[in-house]
Amino acid sequence: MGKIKIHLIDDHQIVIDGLLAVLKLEDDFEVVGFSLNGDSIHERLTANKADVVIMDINMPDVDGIDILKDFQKKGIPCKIIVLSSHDEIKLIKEVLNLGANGYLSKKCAGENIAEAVRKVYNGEQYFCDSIKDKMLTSFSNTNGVLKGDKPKSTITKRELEILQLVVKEFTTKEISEQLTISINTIDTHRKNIMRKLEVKNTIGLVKYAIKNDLV
Amino acid sequence: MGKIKIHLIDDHQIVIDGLLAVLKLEDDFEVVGFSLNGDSIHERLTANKADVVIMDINMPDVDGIDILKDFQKKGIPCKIIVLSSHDEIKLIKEVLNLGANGYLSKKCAGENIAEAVRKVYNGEQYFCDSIKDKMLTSFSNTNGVLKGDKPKSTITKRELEILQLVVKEFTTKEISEQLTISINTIDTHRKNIMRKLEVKNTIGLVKYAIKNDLV
DNA sequence: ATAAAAATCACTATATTTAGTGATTAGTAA
DNA sequence: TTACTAATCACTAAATATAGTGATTTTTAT
Repeated sequence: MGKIKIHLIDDHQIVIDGLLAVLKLEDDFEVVGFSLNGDSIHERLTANKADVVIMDINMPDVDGIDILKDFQKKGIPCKIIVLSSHDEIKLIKEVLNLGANGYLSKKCAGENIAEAVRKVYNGEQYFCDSIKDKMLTSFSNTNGVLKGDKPKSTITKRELEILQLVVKEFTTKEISEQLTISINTIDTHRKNIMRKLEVKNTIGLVKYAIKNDLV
Repeated sequence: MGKIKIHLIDDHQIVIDGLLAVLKLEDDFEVVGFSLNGDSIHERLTANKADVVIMDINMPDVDGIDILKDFQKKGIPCKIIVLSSHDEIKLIKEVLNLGANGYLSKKCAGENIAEAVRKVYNGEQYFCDSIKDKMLTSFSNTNGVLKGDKPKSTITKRELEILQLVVKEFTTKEISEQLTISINTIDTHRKNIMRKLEVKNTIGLVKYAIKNDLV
């Protein structure tokens, strides 16, 4: 019979186990596989003919965004539900643009998952309430243009990379050696990061990074 | 009959739901409550007579460490299993010193939880394999002395004062003006603080101060 | 196709931090 | 009393970080 086939992606075995247990409560669901890392996910998904993918986006080793990009490039026939610890409107918008069909905060209840699975399986989108709130607020605040919710301009991926190395106590010279680019470039990046985050020196940088969990 | 009473602490509802489902598989377990935040946890634990607490240590809103400190101050009759996304030996040692009886990485399987619960309930300690590895490595690297903690020499009152000003992003010159003493003195203090805390630069200073709640 | 953003590099100049060494004075604990 | 620590200051030298300006190339989005 026509059970909805689900594939799970999360680097925490314990979360996988939890999801398995929660999803097993639904008779019309069948978990056909799970991945603890990014290895050949696309191949496995097509092999086990999954209808819905539930994936964590916040994984230290694998970048969930990269997985989504890969999906988009190769194309996949299944629906995607993103699970995330973070509720930033910017991230939400990004994953939606990358083809996600639903977005669940980890703060949501387990029962919401079943609802989300059924919705996206039927071609609808699904967002849990807290996410909906965020989106609506952001929407009304910006005349319909979803934008980032941080007052400070967002730093780029490269800038984040450099910020993280700074916090790891590497000097500008050391960073330039690690990335094999010029000291001047790192210097410029540091200046731009400081301007964007509105801090006056490295100390402010470190405090910002720690406070915003960028490390 | 004598079921093991369990209380869960995690800021993600979905993790709570997963744990509930996993723990329900064991006949001798009973989940008597859960907390999504740090509110009156101690009161609730004593009220529902929990035997074992399973708590996430990495919560953005509530600091798991603070909860443990609170437990230690007030005293609790139940065993504590810490769930963590991070495997740093330093964190492990810290939570053990704060009274935890078990430590599970989120990368561990759900079945390990049941084993952990039974072990700590019987007064034993429990660590999942990846954590054990980390501990053993750390142990053998240091001739039996777990390091990475703070056997660092204590800084003096004056040094603390200066450290706090440094973290507030004042320069050495500015600090010397505020305290009306010579720049050279502040300089010497900074050097001594760095030596004592075993950090190589201001960044390490800031990280130490934040981590150890000196600010 | 085109405009905007991101990433790259250079040059100058100044400010600040780090490293090493040494020294004096005041308080404190054995 | 003596030894120790804390707090103070000085000098030199080198390494790093900050500030300002300007520019080129690559990537991304419209």
